[in-house]
Order: sequence, then structure tokens, then C-alpha cells
Amino acid sequence: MAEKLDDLDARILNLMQDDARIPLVDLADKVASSRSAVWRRIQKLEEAGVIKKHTVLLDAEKAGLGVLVFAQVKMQAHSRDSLPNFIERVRNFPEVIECHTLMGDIDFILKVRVPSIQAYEDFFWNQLSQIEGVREINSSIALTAVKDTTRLNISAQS
Amino acid sequence: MAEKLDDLDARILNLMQDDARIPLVDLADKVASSRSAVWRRIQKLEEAGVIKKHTVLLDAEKAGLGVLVFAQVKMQAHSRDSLPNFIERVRNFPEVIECHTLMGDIDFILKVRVPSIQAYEDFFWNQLSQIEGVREINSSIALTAVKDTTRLNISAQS
DNA sequence: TATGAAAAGGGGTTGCT
DNA sequence: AGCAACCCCTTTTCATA
Repeated sequence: MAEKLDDLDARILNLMQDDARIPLVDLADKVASSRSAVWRRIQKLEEAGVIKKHTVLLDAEKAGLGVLVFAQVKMQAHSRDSLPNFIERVRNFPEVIECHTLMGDIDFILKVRVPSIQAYEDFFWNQLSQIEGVREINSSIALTAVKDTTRLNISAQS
Repeated sequence: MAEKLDDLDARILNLMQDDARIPLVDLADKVASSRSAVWRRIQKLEEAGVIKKHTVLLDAEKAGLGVLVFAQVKMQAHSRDSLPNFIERVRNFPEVIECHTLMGDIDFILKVRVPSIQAYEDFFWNQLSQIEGVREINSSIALTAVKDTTRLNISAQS
């Protein structure tokens, strides 16, 4: 599928994001189409990788990972060689939920979930700050989650 | 369920996060337990809200939302009254995927997904910066996603 | 009371029109 | 592209320890 998403695709995706277990019949009803049509669309969307995975979202607090920290990491100016290593390490830390390269004066932003502030301290000193080429880490503890979703509001493309 | 998660819960949750559609039989096999036992655990975990929702994760690029921006927002010092309004507005922007209150000198961090930089500019000027009480916004465009998951690595509690 | 087995119902999948 | 039959998997119920 190099093709763009049409309106039917968009509506299917939005509904599936809200509840991935919605029965095919209900889904077809809501998008005013037939079971077969909708089913085939979903197949296409999964083959094309538009739908990446089916998962469950957990309550971090109830799952024992109540502390969320955003860590902004700056690398040493002339340590381009240490980047692959940094990336590899970060990918293998289960505490790191996300890591994005940023434009501007910060190099990386990391979203980290741990059981406690104590646990973050351990992670910070023994893992993150020990990676070669790391110059500066600015850790911000998140207080309230005003909004925390994964939902992308899809609309038909051109 | 005020009770803590045991090892069986943890293994079920980790597997379901990897693939929410795993058949109950396979799940039972992998955690070395019976269908019934595993099924009842899942019910409990959903009732208790440990499992918050079943969803699909989309490829943002392929879904036409290829631009990711982290916006750090500072509010005016003496505008505590405008916070509820800010929160309400942010929750209703579909572009804003996440918004967390932070300790330290930044008040909020927002994760925003839009189709293009142009679209972000529109969102920035016409929506975000117009909210009452907003003093300063620092927008960072994300380049590469080094890691982008929702997976919490669960282990048994105390 | 908790666990396992087996029956029944619902829904996803496929082939045919 | 739509329809219907099939089959698998979830869900419930019952029996047992």
C-alpha cells in the first residue's frame, strides 16, 4: 500500500484505536459498510504496516511503575562515534519507553518509567549517566498526566 | 484488586503487551498454566483497571502524521486560575497525544503529532499560544525515533 | 473455594456467487 | 463486492479436589 488512506480507512482506524476488540459487525455498522469490505481493509492496513501492532495499554501506577521521568540528554560535541552505542544501550533499557532525537541544543529526550524515585536514581547513576559520550542529563519528574494517549486522529489523505 | 501483581500476572501482562491477540491456549502454554487460570487472571486485571484498554498502534508516518514535536510550556507565574482552562483545551486537541505536568521550571511538556511542519506552525500560532496564561513555549522537532513503545516491563510486586 | 475440563455460543475467516 | 457457511477460539458452566 503506497496508496493514501481514504475516508473509510480513516474511520476504521479511529474506531480500532478506541477499542481494538470491537466486533467486525459493529465496526461495519458504524462505518456504514459491509463486513467483508471492512475486513479486507483491515488486512491491507496490517500488511502495509499502517497498523503496527495490537496491544494492551496498562495503568503504569497499578502495574508498579508509578514514576515517570523525562530525561533530556546532551552528548559530547565531538562524540559522533559514540552515538550508535548510546542508541543500542537505550533500546535495551526496559525502563526507557521512548527515546527521540531532537533538533536544537538537546540531543535526546527519553521517557522513562520506574517504580520509584529511588529506582530512577539507581538507573540514572548506574546506567544512563555511565554511557560513553553523555555530557549532560536533565531529569524532570512528571507529576500529573494531563493527557496520556496513543491515539492518532486519522483523516483521509489528499 | 488492591492486591499486588504476582509472577503469573506479570508474565501474562508482558505477553499481552507484545501481542494482545495471542490465543488463550498459547498464552496458557507460555506461562505454564491452564486456560481457566489465565482467563480468570485476565478478567481480574481488566476489572482492576491494570489493563486499561485494548488498542492498535499505528505507524504515524504512514497514517499521515509524520511530524512529532515536543512542546515545553511555561505558564504565567500568577495564573493559577487559568490552569483548568489550559488543561481542558489541551485534552481536546487531537494533535496533543500526551501532556504531563513537570517539576522544575517547565510547567508542561506536550507531545504533539501533526501532518507537517506547516501544520505545526498553524497549531502553534492559532491554538496553543492563544491559550490564556501561556507565557512561553519551546518547541523541539523530533528527528529520528530511537525507541517508541508503550511497553512496560512488568515484574511481580513485593 | 479454587482449579480443570468440556460444552456452547460468538465471531473471524474463507470461498463462492 | 457481498453473502453464507465453516471453524476456531472465547466464554460459561459444571464437576472435582
